[in-house]
Amino acid sequence: MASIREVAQEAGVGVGTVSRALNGSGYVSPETRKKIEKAAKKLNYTPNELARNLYHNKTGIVGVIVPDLDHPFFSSLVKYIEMELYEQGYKTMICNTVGISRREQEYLDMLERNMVDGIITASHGLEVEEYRKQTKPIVSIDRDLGAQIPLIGCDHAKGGEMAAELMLAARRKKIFIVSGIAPKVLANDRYTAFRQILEKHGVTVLQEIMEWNIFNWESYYKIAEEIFCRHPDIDGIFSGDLAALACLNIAQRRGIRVPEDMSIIGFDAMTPTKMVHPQLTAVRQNVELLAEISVNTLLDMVEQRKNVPHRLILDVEMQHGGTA
Amino acid sequence: MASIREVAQEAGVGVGTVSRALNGSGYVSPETRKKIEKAAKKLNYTPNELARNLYHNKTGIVGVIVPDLDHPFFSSLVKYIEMELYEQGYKTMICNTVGISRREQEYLDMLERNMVDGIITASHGLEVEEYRKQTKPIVSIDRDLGAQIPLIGCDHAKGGEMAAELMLAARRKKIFIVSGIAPKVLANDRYTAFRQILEKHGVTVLQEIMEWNIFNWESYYKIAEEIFCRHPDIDGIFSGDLAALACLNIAQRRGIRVPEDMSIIGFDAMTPTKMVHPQLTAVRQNVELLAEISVNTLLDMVEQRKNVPHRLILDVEMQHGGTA
DNA sequence: CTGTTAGCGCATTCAC
DNA sequence: GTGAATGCGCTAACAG
Repeated sequence: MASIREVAQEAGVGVGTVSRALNGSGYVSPETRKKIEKAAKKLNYTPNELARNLYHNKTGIVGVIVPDLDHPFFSSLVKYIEMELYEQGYKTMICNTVGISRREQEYLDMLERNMVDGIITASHGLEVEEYRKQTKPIVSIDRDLGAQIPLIGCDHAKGGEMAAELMLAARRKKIFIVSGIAPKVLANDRYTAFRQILEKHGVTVLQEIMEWNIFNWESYYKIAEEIFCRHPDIDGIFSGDLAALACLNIAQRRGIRVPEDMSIIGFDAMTPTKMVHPQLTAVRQNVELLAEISVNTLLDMVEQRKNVPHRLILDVEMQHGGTA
Repeated sequence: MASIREVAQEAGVGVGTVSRALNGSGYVSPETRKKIEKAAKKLNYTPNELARNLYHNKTGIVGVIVPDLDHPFFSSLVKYIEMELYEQGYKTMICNTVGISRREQEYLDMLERNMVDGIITASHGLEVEEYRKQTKPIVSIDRDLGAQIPLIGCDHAKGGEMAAELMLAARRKKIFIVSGIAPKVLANDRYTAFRQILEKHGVTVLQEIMEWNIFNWESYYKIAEEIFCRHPDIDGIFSGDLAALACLNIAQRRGIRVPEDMSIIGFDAMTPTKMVHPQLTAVRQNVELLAEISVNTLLDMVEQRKNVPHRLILDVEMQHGGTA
């Protein structure tokens, strides 16, 4: 509540001196420094960030846009992003779009308004053009937003290949892919690669397209049920963690033995895959590294430290559970 | 980038008029309004929130402090808090303390510095005294921080009683509680109530105290394993969702039949409890309502709308899965 | 109805 | 070394 002026008055000096003393910028004699510190303590002075921000035209806040915070992958991603941003002295503002692109747009506007210094987006509801309009720092996770916006993601294609290998090894013949679909999203590559390898070996690959960016358990469950109903003869599932877990649950409920009669492979390998029995076999993304690199890339742009890479693809590995 | 002054110049009017025209405050003739709007569009004007914030001494940002974002309860809580804050025109800044109370303190300081208009805290690492020092709007979830700070939480005691009833109905004789422990936290009540009822009926209740605010799956899993090792004769488990899920997993791995030979009851009933087979029986907290009420209580304080309740306890219900 | 002015609180010149 | 003055961009009060 106390302003810098009050402190200056209390200490009997000018505001400039107080500013320098408290920020350690410029020279201040030890004695006046003492006086100032005493005055500051007495008045319980705390600098007003708002004024500082206005002067520097910078808030130290980074916006993080995700489609659903209550999804293991994104909650983990945001957690690590926040931790890394914190390490670097930044704060995290979150935007949970819940599939509403208007909300995504609104956060882009906040960039314009200087409320945030940069944005990391892992949501893909908005048109690419809207992002391209922006001139301020943006980093995209898993979706190509054009040459101006760095793209960080994992090697989905390799993940799809690894999953396909497991399916081949288990001699599966009719496999279902459950996936969303969106333009320019890296996640598409895993299904493409997966399908390509398997079809080359004469395996039937069917696909169920889900609504994009809808992530609640009930819908996964319902879709899984439908698949098992309509195609009682499938012997393999490849999909994101949650859909895979839903399928596993239905299989167990129906008395289908996994992995004896069916292989189920997830993608992401987040914590819930370890909660089930048997634990889910799944391709693991290195979320922690993904977060770290995204943050550092963005901050390189914010602080204009250096040229940033346009595209960075991280390695994936297989989490060998008991379902494939 | 363009300032209000430039717009004023372009439109050939004063800055005050531009401000009024664009904010819809005060009178502006239709013609000048037109001119201003044209100028604003031409210069691609966007108001600078920082300056606005300084003037109003308000940011429209609320800080949310949680111990671990990557925990189903907290990620869900933050999701709904963010959604409600968004509805009310506020932004969400998150702080993931990961059990480090220094970080909790730092966000309290941000309150002092006017970076956030208020705080909702669901983390319990910091001394209650630190919170009491604050004069700005704070709402606490699940922990009593003194008379000045509204407390919102669920009826943990009732949840404990409901769980106890299920244990009695199944005629369990030796039950394990797995829990953290912290002062003044509502969650303690569920174990107290649970234990009280069961001991009155001659049931043995043992308790394993975990480190507080540590939420990773591996530690739950390890503790669950230890318990089953040391006490092969237990026939009941009551704990938070994750510890319960870890116990269920170990039980299945060891060939213990659930619920025939053992009852396992969780607390929170978040999504992962539905992923396992059989689905976990658990006490459900109404996270959505918890979030909504927390936000509205906080904003009542921020906007000084009215006196806020000191303490609000929400009802719980039992999610009947297949483990009790 | 509109232009001018005075701050919001701070950081940084530039004289002294 | 230090204080006074200037401005960051905006809003609200006031005079016209």
